Amino acid sequence: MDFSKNYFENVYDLVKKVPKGRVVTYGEIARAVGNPRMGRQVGWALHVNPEPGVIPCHRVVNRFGELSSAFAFGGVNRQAELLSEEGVEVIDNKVDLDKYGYKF
DNA sequence: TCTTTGACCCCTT
DNA sequence: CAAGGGGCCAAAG
Repeated sequence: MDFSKNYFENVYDLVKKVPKGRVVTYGEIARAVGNPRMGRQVGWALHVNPEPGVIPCHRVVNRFGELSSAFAFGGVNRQAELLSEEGVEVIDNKVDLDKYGYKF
């Protein structure tokens, strides 16, 4: 992990390392970078999303495993559909972190 | 230029 | 055990 760069770079790198069919929580990312309370910035990092298509924002969910509301890729249901296609059981915009929660 | 909000989480009382 | 408040960095108004 390159902590030499800013937190954003770390967040992007971690999200990129998330394999297909797996989901990550903001808390895990924030904790991975070194500051558990940086979840807000994690969301901002994905908001700017400098590398669309490379950074799987749809695999990033909140602490409760619930999909974010403002992800706005082009449709809220879009994220649930993508996750389902990858093999993640999406129930009511929620996923099972016990099964699909990816750990670094 | 300064203030407030924002895809959130953790810790204390 | 449960509820509330505080904190982090950055961008937009």
